[in-house]
Amino acid sequence: MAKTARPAKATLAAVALQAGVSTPTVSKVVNGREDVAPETRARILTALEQAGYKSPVQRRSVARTSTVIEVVVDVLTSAYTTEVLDGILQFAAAEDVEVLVSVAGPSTPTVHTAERRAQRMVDEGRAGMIVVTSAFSEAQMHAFRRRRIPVVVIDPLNPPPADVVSVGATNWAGGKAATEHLLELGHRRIAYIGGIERAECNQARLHGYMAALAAHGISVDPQYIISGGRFRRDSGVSGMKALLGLKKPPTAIFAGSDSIALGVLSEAAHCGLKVPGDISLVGFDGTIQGEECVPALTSVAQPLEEMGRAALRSLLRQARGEVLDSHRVELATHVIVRESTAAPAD
Amino acid sequence: MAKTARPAKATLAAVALQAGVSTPTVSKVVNGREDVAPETRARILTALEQAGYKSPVQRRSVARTSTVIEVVVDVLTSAYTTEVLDGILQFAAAEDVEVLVSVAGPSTPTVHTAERRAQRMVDEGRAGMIVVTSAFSEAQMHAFRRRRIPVVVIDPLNPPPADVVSVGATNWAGGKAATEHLLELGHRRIAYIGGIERAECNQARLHGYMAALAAHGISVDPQYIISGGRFRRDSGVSGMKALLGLKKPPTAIFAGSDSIALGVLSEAAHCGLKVPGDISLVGFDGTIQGEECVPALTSVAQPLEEMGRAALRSLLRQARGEVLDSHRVELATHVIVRESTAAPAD
DNA sequence: CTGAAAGCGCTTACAG
DNA sequence: CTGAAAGCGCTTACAG
Repeated sequence: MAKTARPAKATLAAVALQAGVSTPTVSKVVNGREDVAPETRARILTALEQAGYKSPVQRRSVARTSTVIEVVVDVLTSAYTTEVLDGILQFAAAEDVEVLVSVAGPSTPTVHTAERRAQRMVDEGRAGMIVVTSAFSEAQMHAFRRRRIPVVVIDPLNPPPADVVSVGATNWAGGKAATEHLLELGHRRIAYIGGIERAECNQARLHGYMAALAAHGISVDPQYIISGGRFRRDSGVSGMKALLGLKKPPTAIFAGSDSIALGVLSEAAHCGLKVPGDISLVGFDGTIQGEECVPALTSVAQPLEEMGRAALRSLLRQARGEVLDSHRVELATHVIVRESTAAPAD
Repeated sequence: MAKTARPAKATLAAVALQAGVSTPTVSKVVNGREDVAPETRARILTALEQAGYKSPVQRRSVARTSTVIEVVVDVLTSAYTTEVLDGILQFAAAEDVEVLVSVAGPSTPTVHTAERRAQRMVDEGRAGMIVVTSAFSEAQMHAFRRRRIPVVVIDPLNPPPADVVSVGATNWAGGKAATEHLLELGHRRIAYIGGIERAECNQARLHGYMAALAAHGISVDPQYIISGGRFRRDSGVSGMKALLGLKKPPTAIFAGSDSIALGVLSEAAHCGLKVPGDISLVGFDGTIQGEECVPALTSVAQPLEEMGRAALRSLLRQARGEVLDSHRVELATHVIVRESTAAPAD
């Protein structure tokens, strides 16, 4: 009885007793020394296994009280990133998970850095990684999948490999709703200023915009579709300049992000145009920054914090080895009408 | 001779001998236990330092490939925090240091959570902690000092213990410069809307403002000094409301932060007041948010990213056991004149 | 608050 | 190759 019961403590002495040898001999096996008879070694290895023995070093890394995940963002100083990250950190605190944050920068990381990062994650026993809006390629993702490191991406620039979980919002529906809001106010000449052109979320917003116009029998004017290049303020400034240079400028603008909208707002002010008196403006993201500016921005709100939480929730499930029901989590967007939209002037 | 020579091995027993105490007592100090007399503790700490003693856990973390530090912020969704954090992360990436970020929340953490956090830091072999604008009390700081964990605070709310390194900006000089800029434009009725009243940086800005007024022979009107309570937008909204309710409202406002200034801007717009036509406005921080709003904010710029870098630089020096020349790093502020200030109307 | 004593888990040196 | 013995570095429990 006593012999088959698992010992209370997996010590060298307990294992020695179990294997019918002395403590020093077990010590030698654990430390990989040569001078042990093959059969003795085999018996000891079995006993070690059965007792679940961990060397002091191993114990430390198992005793690790904390779960650590990594979060990679492309830029930190954006209201979008900050709010997503805030959602992740809130949920992490509640789950007693620690979060390592790093900024990837806008440039595409090399495969080599991805390999290094993935290997370090394994070495340090990290539970997984959340990638926010970053440009990891298929090859780089492979570095993580090969090591079975759970990964979740939020609003990826490149479509992620099929087996990587991604979290986003209903961008197409949001783009459609924003445009419909402007159509209902009576606007017919509506422009779209986008962010990163190839980004999935940008494409979806653009196509939602086009769908709304089509549904109202309005043909899409290609001059009204501006590719800003980035989701940041300067895209709004340059986009607005381009639109105001047209023979027939639009009476309303749908911006692909609140940051872009802020650039539009600034350029409008510098041209002496009132928002919404002279031109209506809808943003995207529903960030605090858009809420706090003057005039307060009508915007398509994404549940940014909830997206962060959902990403972490999915990551922790993967880390626990649970089977996931879905590889794409899409949260609802909704239009928040504030001060920057009104009926057209004429 | 033998007594002063550095022992071959930095063991507890060796340290005990050096400090003239028993091994168990040294063990207590190393493990952060309370029940050791202050003078005994001090003597032991010196001996530990001199012997270069590492606990088993620390020994292991020396072998560790990565250096991990922790950063605690009070709120994440503020341009101030984000820019400081960005500075930390940039420098960390360059130094191959990993950064664990957590949000403390506005409420004062308990001593118990500080103890837990400090113990975990030791267990996990973390190199140190940077605290951004958080309200750690003397008792909580003690949890870290007792375990010899390097700590650097940025713009602390409570004055930090004398031996904790703090990083900040020349707040007094900045407050003075902001006020002088308004005085030079011809303003005489200048108000100050502050943030967290007891915060050192707030006090310094306020006294800089008062010093500038005094130097121009203008008596300070207590009605013009508003305590917003927080460095956030709503303080600006409520502060502006209070000022506009006065018999003689000010012609210029110096806000204790850009966020507060944004609230002032919004409230001014809602009251039909033009900035800077009807009222001039200066912010503090020099955040991107203040740069991007309409009108672009005149502001006292703090080198936020540089403050983050300086904090990490000092932390890493402490972690390497280097002796620090200064326990207070103060970086220069400067006024950036943009669109929100002009000569008074009359 | 301190430390003598006992003990824990492991390793080392060496006799057989 | 094996293990009794000694020892190391640290911690725990507790008497004073």
